[in-house]
Amino acid sequence: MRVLVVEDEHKIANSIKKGLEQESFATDVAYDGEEGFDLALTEPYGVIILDLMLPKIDGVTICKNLREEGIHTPILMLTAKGQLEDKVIGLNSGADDYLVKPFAFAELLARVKALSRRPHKTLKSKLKVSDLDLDTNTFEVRRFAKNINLSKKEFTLLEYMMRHPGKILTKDQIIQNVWDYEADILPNTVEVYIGYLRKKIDIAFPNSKNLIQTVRGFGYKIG
Amino acid sequence: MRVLVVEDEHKIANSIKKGLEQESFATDVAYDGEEGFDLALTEPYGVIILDLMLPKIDGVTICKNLREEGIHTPILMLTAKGQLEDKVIGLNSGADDYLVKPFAFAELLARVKALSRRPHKTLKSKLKVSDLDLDTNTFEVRRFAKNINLSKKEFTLLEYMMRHPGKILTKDQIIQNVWDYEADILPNTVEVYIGYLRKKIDIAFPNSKNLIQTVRGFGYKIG
DNA sequence: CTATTTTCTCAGTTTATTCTCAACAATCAG
DNA sequence: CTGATTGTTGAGAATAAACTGAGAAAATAG
Repeated sequence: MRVLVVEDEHKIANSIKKGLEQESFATDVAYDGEEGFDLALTEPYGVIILDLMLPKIDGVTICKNLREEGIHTPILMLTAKGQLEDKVIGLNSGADDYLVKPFAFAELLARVKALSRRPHKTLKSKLKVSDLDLDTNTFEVRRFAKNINLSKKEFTLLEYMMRHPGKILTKDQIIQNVWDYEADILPNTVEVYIGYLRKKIDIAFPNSKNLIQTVRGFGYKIG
Repeated sequence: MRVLVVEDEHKIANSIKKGLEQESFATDVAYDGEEGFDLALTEPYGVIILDLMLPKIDGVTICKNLREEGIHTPILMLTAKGQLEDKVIGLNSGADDYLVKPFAFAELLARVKALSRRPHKTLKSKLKVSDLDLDTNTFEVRRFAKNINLSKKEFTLLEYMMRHPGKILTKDQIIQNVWDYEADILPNTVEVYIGYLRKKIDIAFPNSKNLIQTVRGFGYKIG
């Protein structure tokens, strides 16, 4: 599945590219509207991620022109915070979904996957690892029947880990997926949050198997 | 494929040049920003490796000016450890990738190769030699179905060897590719790590063929 | 606006890995 | 066989990674 990212802020564009390639999407980047439009016209993409504000041609115009050219590739529009009207414009112009900056990568990934309509990889809302349950709809976390209270960040981190059970996740990956791309987070912060989670889901249940494991030199894994 | 290295520390620059030429990249070196900028403007390179801190003109300025001159050669930025903001500056200035010093040569090579095959040739992540499997995404190593736990260094060494199956690798080559250029490593250290690997992947599987072989007087090979 | 919770960093401690040393084993040349 | 050279290995010191308590700063609730 090929994905095109049209985004002039190099930092964001490269961060998206890196993340998507880790998920094995072949990702092209265009840094201005003209280049993006040309690529979208000539290459067969599964999803196009399009920033609204772009040099040379803006996102809405690209979107409209692509539709007029008969290109119906799903488009995910990125809009800056506070520009709520933009979102209306975006969807009217033929985009399929929008995302407000700044966003965590996991959120972008969920939408790209949804748009790319890969049936086996639809995002589940109820996650289970061993006897630990997490529901992304109700934000409830339980071990056995017992409720666990997590803060927002703790919840996002646990959700990210539970979506990749058994897989080693590096601190860099965790930072990229759980925090905004704007955040400049130290690896130690991940360590601290892993500590918080452990207190609540492992240490609080001393009779059960520890779910969060350190893999020294590489990262952490759950399950 | 021609590569330009702009780096004022001669030791690093020459080490990179030597390594790249072994991989048959024709490599030019510039020891200050001015010389580097001139070369980049006039010669057709496939990749430019650019240090951030340079005499005369710094890396970010070079990068920006090259882009303004319409030169879109992929740029790999080298930044010193701890300068986290630099990484942001680097990517905002138009660089395509960055690498934090000190780095192992294999890592630099992987990125140069990735950039030189733009768009989008990714390094193979699943390596196999005989019945030994290594996955650089999940960091898993298996022989048959059995999981093998390696430390970071052991993993890097095994990955390096498995990327060159059947080839004799000298201790010097191993040191250059598996350790940072800063590290001053004795050949004996390689011998010790080969010993560690053998314990885990050969001695632990006495019914299988030994994969790591000593070639007395030359080096080691796998497979 | 104040109180409370959450987020994030810092610095000190603990723990595992990395690397060297030195004694020993294997190989080779004569 | 003997001595020189090269490779192997156990022990332990040096180094790096991970954990944790304390607290400042930011966000949220009351």
